[in-house]
Amino acid sequence: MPQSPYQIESLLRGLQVLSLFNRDTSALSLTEIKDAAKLNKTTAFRIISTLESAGYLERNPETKKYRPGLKVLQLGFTAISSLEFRQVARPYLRQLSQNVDETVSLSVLDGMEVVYVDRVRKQQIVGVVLGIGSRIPAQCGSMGKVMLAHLPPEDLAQRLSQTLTPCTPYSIVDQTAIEAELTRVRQQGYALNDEELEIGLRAVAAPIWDHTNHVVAAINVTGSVRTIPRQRMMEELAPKVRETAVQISQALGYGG
Amino acid sequence: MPQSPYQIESLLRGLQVLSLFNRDTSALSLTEIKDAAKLNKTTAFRIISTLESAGYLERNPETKKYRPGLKVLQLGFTAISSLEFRQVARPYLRQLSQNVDETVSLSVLDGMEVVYVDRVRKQQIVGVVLGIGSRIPAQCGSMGKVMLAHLPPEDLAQRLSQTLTPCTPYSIVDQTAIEAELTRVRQQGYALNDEELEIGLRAVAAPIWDHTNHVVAAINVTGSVRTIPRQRMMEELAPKVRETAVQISQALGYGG
DNA sequence: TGAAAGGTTTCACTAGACGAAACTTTGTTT
DNA sequence: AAACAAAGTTTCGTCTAGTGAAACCTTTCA
Repeated sequence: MPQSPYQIESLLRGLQVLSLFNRDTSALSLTEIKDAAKLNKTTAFRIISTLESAGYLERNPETKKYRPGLKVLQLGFTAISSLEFRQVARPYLRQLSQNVDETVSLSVLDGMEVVYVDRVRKQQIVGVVLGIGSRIPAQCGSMGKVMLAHLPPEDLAQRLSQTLTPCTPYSIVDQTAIEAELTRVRQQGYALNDEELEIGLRAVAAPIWDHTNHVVAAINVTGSVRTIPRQRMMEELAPKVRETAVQISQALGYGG
Repeated sequence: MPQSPYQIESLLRGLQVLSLFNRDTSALSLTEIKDAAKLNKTTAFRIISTLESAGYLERNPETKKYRPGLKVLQLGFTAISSLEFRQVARPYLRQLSQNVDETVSLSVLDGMEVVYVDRVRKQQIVGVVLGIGSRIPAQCGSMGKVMLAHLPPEDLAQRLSQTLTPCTPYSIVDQTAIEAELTRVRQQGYALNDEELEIGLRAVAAPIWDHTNHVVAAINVTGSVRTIPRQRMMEELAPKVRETAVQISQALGYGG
């Protein structure tokens, strides 16, 4: 993100503190925040105090640690419901889901995690029941592979440098193998998931491009190995997922 | 929220700008933000610039308006997954869902809206398919009634002063009727929803108390009128929902 | 085409943010 | 129980970052 020449440093520090909280770090003490953000303890104290009084942080009186407050929840809900591509994509997801009679999802990439932002379910429960906000490891999911494949090379290299954990014995986590896989994904324009996230589950994903010709999201069709034999996955679903992804991308202003 | 004597005004202004965005206001121009936040246009420009460079706002190049960015999404996801009572409540929701063989939900109150924060679904699709982050009008839902019933009186009066819209012909929106209903809810310790949110749907809700003896959330059991006859709602479900809510409350440190 | 509105940049001023130091509270060790 | 360490809170002096007016630029509208 390009740095603005008109930035307010205090605000930026406050946002930096908010950004410390994530899935792995749900509560922090004043000292932990000071250390993690490399701030003076008085500065950290003031920032936390301000965030708390605005409802963005709340303090657990027992553990004495801070965690995101309801205000952050509200903002998150607002952001989810206002995501442009989510709104634009919705009808296409429904149409594809009806067309292929499987569950269709939309997600974004956050670090090495896929975050689900929308879902149209087949009228049946399938393996992983994932709601909006759910996360899966990027390397294990079809949408994760698609979004990783379209990262700038240096960004991708950085993310692949960490140790990747498999989700099933079929997960591709070896460095060389995953690079080859992502090359394949770029070339064919879609990614497959053949029981790599969960045994018994298959999926096909394709990238969503926006008007700046960047991949901003991915969609996939997912279902049981019983309803999605390998041949169906590659011959019927892959073309349809790609086509739907292109339609969504064009609706978002993608030119080519 | 009590105001801190150690607040950072710039940070507070930035958070104030972020708070302008909600379900009804998903995009705003610089001028609209300046006006809404009562800020100098240069100050507003700097705040927006800072939020944008940090990923909390993004600008739609076509409409030239700002909306919450991915960073806000990430924070929202973090906040949802880190909600303490959600984590504590989860096993109880599962147990109750299995016990009564219906969908069980957990929610919080945000203004006059119920926001779903967790859900354990019966293995079947039921009427409203609501994911986490979904909102319904408080007056139409059993959980809404429960949380409204336990607001401080002046807070409740303020919220009831606005015009309430019905969701079905059975929704209780008349001022006198809803006050009577909330009194009943306080007395019996649970709320019923008899096709007030959606025709064909029934629900029973009870309040979740925390260690400070405040109602922080509510749970409910919901299902079809076919699987939940009125007698079952009152004789089987209400006691079990109340009992589960008490167990969750006690797990959260509620004393009395 | 010109005016108005919205947005961006510059500049001078000072109020607010900073961090060190001191103090208080809480937790740990002996 | 006492001493010590760590964490958190409050105070104070310094100075720079944040403010808002003014000027300028761009876009929109009549």
